Amino acid sequence: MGRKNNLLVIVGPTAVGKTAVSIDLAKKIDGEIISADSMQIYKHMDIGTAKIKKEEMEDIPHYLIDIVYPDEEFTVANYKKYAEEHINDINERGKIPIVVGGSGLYINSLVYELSFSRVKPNEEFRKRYEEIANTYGNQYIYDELSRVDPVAAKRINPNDRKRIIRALEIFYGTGKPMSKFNKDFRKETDKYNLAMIGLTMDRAALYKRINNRVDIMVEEGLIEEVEKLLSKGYNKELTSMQAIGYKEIIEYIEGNCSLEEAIETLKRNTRRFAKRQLTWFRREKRLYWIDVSKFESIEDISEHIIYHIKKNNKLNI
RNA sequence: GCCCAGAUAGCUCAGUCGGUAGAGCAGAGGACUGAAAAUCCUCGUGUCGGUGGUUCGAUUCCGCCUCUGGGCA
Repeated sequence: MGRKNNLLVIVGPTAVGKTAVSIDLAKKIDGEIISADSMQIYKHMDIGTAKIKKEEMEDIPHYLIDIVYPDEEFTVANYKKYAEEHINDINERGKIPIVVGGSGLYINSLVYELSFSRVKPNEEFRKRYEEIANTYGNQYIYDELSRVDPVAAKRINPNDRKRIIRALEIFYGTGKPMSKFNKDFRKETDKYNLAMIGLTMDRAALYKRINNRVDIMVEEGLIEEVEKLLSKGYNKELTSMQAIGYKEIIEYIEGNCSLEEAIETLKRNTRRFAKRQLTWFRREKRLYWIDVSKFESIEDISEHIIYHIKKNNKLNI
């Protein structure tokens, strides 16, 4: 255990309070923070992604925030590469890397033996198959997948167009079925001295926080932020612009709904997102869950986390 | 005060010619290997306002009561 790198992971649904806890914790254990958030990687998308503000960082180094422009391609494969570089670097400097975020796949890219080295995304291919699916239906491309890779087809729902296309993309890119590559499908990594913390709270309380936070985002200028992005030429086809908080406001700006309706939809989509995040993380057995509403203060939460880490000898500290 | 209309799921409502009920939205559970804040799958949660009557059986028909709209005074 001695020579392995330390890695502390903090996950939880949106709006549960990960940011505040991570800052306090970083100060107490001499940590540095690596974000695991698929939308906070984009520059100029601040309010809608609830990005931490410079002054809130309290001089704790933060990585993987604001690293690409909204029209640049960025995938989980890039994330894994960068995050692992930072984890190594932080360890080498004798500090503790704290990965904090709510993007489940990004987290899994670090704590499972996931390999993304095979087939890069092929926009042309994807567009072509989108069109095929539009004309002949999802079943048509699903049947094609069933022929070339029946094992993968069995795992994928016939309506899940994106996964069908990705599986075909891998097959035609390598000549081998996707199922060939996914042998060690869910193998936990043993690379790190790993501690994983999940923050949660009562569902009703979380939803209240979400609704409240959306109202604050609007007050802080979310609409202006979206207008600015649009005026810079970032259109709604971009992955970044399909983020919650952006797609709904674009609908309003385009005149497809009232502001009130846009805000309601935005709240609802955020609630549903939080629910999906919880579903994702619930499956992770290595997580130590903390109900944050049972604590008096942020300090108490981070002290409890430190207590848990030390008691269970999770990290080498 | 009188006359109409309504009262059914968290919300908006449908329905049962008398056999304890179903849609949409909200919500819940799940999946997830290069778009993942994406994408996809499954699920109806109920004192049918209260009370008496008719009936083998009433949420449904009848009476009374309560409440909510609207109208007339």
